[in-house]
Amino acid sequence: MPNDHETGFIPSGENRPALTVDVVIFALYNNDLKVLLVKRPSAPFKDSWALPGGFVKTSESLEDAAARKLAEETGVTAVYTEQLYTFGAIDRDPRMRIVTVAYFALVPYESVAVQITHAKPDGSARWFSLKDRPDLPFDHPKIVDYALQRLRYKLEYTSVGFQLLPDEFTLSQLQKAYEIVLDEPLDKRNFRRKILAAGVIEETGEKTKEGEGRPARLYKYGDDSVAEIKSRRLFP
Amino acid sequence: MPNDHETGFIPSGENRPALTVDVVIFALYNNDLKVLLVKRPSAPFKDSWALPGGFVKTSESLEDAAARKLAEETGVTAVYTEQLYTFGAIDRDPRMRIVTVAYFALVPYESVAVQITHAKPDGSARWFSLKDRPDLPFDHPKIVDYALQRLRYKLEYTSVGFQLLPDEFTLSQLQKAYEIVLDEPLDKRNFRRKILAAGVIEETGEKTKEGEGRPARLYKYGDDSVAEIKSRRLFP
DNA sequence: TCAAAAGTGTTCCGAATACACCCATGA
DNA sequence: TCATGGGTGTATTCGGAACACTTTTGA
Repeated sequence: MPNDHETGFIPSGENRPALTVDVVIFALYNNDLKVLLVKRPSAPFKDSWALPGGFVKTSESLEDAAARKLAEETGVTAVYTEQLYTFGAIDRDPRMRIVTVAYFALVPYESVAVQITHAKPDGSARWFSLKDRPDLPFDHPKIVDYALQRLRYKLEYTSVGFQLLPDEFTLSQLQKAYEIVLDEPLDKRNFRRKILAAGVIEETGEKTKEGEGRPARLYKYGDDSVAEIKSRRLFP
Repeated sequence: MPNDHETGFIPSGENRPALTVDVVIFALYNNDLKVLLVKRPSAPFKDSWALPGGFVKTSESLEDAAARKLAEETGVTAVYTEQLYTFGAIDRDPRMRIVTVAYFALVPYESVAVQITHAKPDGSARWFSLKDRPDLPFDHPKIVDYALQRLRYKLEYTSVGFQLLPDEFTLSQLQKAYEIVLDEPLDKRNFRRKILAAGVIEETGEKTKEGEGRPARLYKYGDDSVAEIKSRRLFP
């Protein structure tokens, strides 16, 4: 017996699940991994902190929708964004059937903080520590947990960690970023050897000017840095 | 400025993308990796071979929708199924905006072949070799490619390969399955050592009765076999 | 007794790990 | 001159890869 799709039947209007995107936006600040949450201005869960998200327009792709939400909340564009998973439990939203495509994004804190403060002086968007996050509505806790798991996984197997730092950074900063996200200390010499062996960052030739101690070399990541290091995991 | 989601505005009817699931169903047969395709009975791409798929009902979860399509096409239930990716380019379907959540499934060929022949004697569903597949409509080629990539990845890093075999199997059959999917020969002794070290299969105590040569021990996979071997990849 | 497939250990090599001291700068 | 963080090499261990012969059965 042919089914709906095969017969060309298309369910219309209210017989379709609605479709949203939610974005888990990570940044590093103050030696801590932060996630960006927004305050819900309306029911359900009015005034709860929740993941930024919204309905997908028929005129935009999923990636565009995620990038739009990211830009609306942070003002930044062209940061690392990756589809996470699509959540579609029938009761995940009390209003109606809503399926959400979750994305996660990595942004350099410095490029976002000011814009949030300026664009949202009402405090409707805020960074929260992952270790001290508020109760989240819907299935957002599950989404955040999954995003964190994926971030750690990506960090171990790929070069994606650079995306949390400014354009130029020192190896110590990079190591610190990895340590914060993975929540474990790393050996300095081994870290440097592996990161440099991966060949995805290059010296700028500059050194840090300020700060105590010996000035550090500055590095930047190449254009191919978004590409994954499929061949071997960076940190086992 | 608050956006749609935040103000509680819900787009209705035709302003929502439609939502489908598509399932890439893999099986092994005749020393080859096969994918199940169905013949489209209606426009667009009438009579083309395409991935089994259909609209998500508002009363079923995404997993349920995928399982339903799988059961409709193969008659089997409770096989390994995993969400692959969600494809949402705006022009991926010429009719209208349709977002599809792709799944991939691994089925033991023996448990499906008869059911297809009986349930679909019109030949509207068929196994195709991945090396000799017909041109597919929509973005289905991309979906199949991605599913194959993910299957290979999963096979290297997890124990999921058992799902392509019948309940009881020999180590040689298992190795053959891995070799077919990965498309490369594997060392017998290393394969056995690693598979057994993973601890996810156990001897049944039985041996094969028929066939040439020395009878082989039969193995089955434990209840936890669906769980991933996160700790270490099986085959580098 | 032969063909055909099952079963079994060891060596080698490369990568990951653990580990401690000197260097450059500003206060 | 000292406090602070930057920068460097080696020995050991462990896991992956390569590799060939014996065993069991049916014909």
